[in-house]
Amino acid sequence: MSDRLYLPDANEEMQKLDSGARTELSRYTKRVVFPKGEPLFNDGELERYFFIVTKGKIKSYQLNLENAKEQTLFIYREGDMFDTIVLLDGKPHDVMYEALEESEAIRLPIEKVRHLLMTNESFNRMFFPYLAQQMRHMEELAGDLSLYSTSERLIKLLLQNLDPNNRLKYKLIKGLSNSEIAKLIGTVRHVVERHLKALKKEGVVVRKNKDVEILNAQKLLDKINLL
Amino acid sequence: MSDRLYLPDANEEMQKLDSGARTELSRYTKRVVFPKGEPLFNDGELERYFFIVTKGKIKSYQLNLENAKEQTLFIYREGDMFDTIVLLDGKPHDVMYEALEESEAIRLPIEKVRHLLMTNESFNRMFFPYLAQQMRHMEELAGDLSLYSTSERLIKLLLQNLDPNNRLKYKLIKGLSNSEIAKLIGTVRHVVERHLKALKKEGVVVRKNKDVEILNAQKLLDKINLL
DNA sequence: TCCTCTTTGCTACCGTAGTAGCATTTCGTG
DNA sequence: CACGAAATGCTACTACGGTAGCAAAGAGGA
Repeated sequence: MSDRLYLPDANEEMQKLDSGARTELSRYTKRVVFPKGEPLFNDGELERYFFIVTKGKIKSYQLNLENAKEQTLFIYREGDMFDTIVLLDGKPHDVMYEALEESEAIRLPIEKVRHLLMTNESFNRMFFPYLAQQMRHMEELAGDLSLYSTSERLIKLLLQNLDPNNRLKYKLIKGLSNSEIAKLIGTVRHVVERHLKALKKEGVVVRKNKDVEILNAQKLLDKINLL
Repeated sequence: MSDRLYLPDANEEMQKLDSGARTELSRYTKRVVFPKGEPLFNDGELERYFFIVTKGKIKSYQLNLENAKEQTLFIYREGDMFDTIVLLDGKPHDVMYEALEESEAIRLPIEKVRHLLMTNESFNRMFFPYLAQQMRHMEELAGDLSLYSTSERLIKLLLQNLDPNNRLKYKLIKGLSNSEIAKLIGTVRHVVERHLKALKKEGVVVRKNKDVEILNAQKLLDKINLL
């Protein structure tokens, strides 16, 4: 059981670590809890520690100081790790972190993880594909923001939310406010509601106790393809 | 000299590889030339080979098939490497490549590089910070597209173009058409020209034989800060 | 040098998606 | 259960940025 606590089920890749690496990791482990809504890591904690999420939702985001607009870059859930960029180059990373709901993570000294990364092949076999996943996600975000309209991005998110093969987006918007959905797709609350209103009118989606429920996924798919 | 050809000066990190790794690399090396304008890698070449640019400019980009809009994701120059995502997870990568000018690269069997990545500490000491740089770039692109207006993004690009500390953007737009600049900042040619026209009128920039020359960098900086 | 293709420059138009402000409903907590 | 805060919903306005089409200038190749 205690082993399970340190090596989350969700990231089954983690289980592939050899026992040496697992022991090495668990020695310096500490469980941390992040209360909902509070900004994380105002000090240099991210330069000293590496985190693996075990429960909840934690987002990283950028902020425009002029108009207070936010762009969510990543929502970390069970099995996700951060900050991978700092892990790789050790330089400060100018993003904000915030827990979207009560969340938990295990905290590791970042130089220990960096040591694993440099020397432990089994760790790398798990870690490299995960890194690639994060890079693909960021690339998709940039492409979507540039190439698709807000309504297309919203529909895409709703569809990905239904897709069990999409580890990063599946069931992601459950419990998120329209405002958070907006930040995720690079727009503002109002625009999300405008599009949702239209979709409701068409009977494609319906609001069911704080969550968006899709009634007609095929119709959504059609919209993406012909739009 | 032959050594220099394989290990480009621009990426001085590359020189830190131990001699074993360098020998290993050079054994399977082949120089390749990419003519300007032609699309690269229609077959699965990216899954088999890894490239290190030695000369020129090669871009990766996404394409919206509906309206033919393009978003440039990355411009690879001397010392840059691709495709790092495929290197990490071996999965197909849905982006297009095109040489913006006559370019050259060295080509390595990707599984050889992957082997280095798994086992060679000196390679990793060079490679990890480079990976982080690519990730930071993508993150910045996504944030900029979402949080800043097209004119702000253009001004930012012009300023970064002057900054010798910015390895990825310094002297980047030299020789690029307005259309390519537009794809870089996520808009269309016409909008770039509209903003450039305004800047010219204010006497901040001037067009000098196909390139944008900045006359008053301070004024540009002011615009970013108060806008 | 001439010819062609690419790039630049401009006018006009339009729609999406931001801004603002307020009313209503829901949620969370004491 | 009651209260305050957060989230949702709506109307109205505005403008930025994207679309279209064409003319002029520049670059590159024959």
